[in-house]
Amino acid sequence: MPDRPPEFDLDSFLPYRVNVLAGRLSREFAARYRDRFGITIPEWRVVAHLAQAGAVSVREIHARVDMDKSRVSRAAARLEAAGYVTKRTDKGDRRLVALALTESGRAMMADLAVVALGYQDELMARLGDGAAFGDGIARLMDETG
Amino acid sequence: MPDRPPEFDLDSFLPYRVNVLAGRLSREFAARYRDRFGITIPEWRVVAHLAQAGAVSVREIHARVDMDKSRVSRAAARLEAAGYVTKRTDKGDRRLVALALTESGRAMMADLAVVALGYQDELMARLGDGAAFGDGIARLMDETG
DNA sequence: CGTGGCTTGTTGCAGGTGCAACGAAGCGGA
DNA sequence: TCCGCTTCGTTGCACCTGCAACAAGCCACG
Repeated sequence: MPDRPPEFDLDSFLPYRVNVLAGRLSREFAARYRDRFGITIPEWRVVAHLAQAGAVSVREIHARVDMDKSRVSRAAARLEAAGYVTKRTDKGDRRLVALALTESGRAMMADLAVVALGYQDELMARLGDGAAFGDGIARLMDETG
Repeated sequence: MPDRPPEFDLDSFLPYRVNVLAGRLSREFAARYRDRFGITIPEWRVVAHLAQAGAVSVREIHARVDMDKSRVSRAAARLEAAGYVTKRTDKGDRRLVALALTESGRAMMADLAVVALGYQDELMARLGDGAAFGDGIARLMDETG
């Protein structure tokens, strides 16, 4: 058998596996809140970050949450239309937009946090050793390998 | 402090972390072949599966590779247009399409396999213990957990 | 046969996405 | 002050995506 390509198995290819897993976790988690609140994943990320960070610019979210700035911008627009978020221009630097949760947004996030933490617990139970897996993620994120 | 919502930290939320990681690995890997071959991730998945499985229907790929059937169908169409794949109707069941790699497709996959295995090695080096991480993925996939 | 119900793959549609280009706003040196 | 350079957020564009609807084909039961 002359120079056959090295055997390659998609199912054991790490980027593929991580992607499939990511899709499943997202769908599984989204199923738990979509019906109740009708928001999408990017919107959920924005809300979750706002709950932690208070009033924040688009740029800040873009940097911290691994989303393109246009994605953040549009998610914020949808959230504003839904009444979960306010957008006002920053007093100091008028290029900036200060995003903040409305009362309605905070209420939603309070419910969402419960759902999220419950789901997290469930995942940890599946995992057995959550810390080791988290370590692995951190290692893979570090591109300097 | 009356019934404050439980503290929630997006950065330690597993679905979020896995999704960010998945995006990075995909982009990082895609960067290694896009310039050379000009194919997208869904196309790559189809080619990789065809290399393992020989002639296969859209349905089969849809089931095995966690892609919507329309996504498979369109990826296959693009691959056919690019000359990497042939589509002929199955002799026995004329509803089925038999997808198969062309010579050109096999040649591309031979190169891709080398790139992919190299990347896999690199990731394993980052990880240290690859088996443990793989275990974690498997556990999280198991929804009965 | 034949006819109703299923499966398979494609396609229309509405919407989301990344990227690049853009206008508005700040900043700093002459 | 003026002017070039940068940063911020939005938007146009081309593309991809999931979902549902669909035609074509198969099958089983009467």
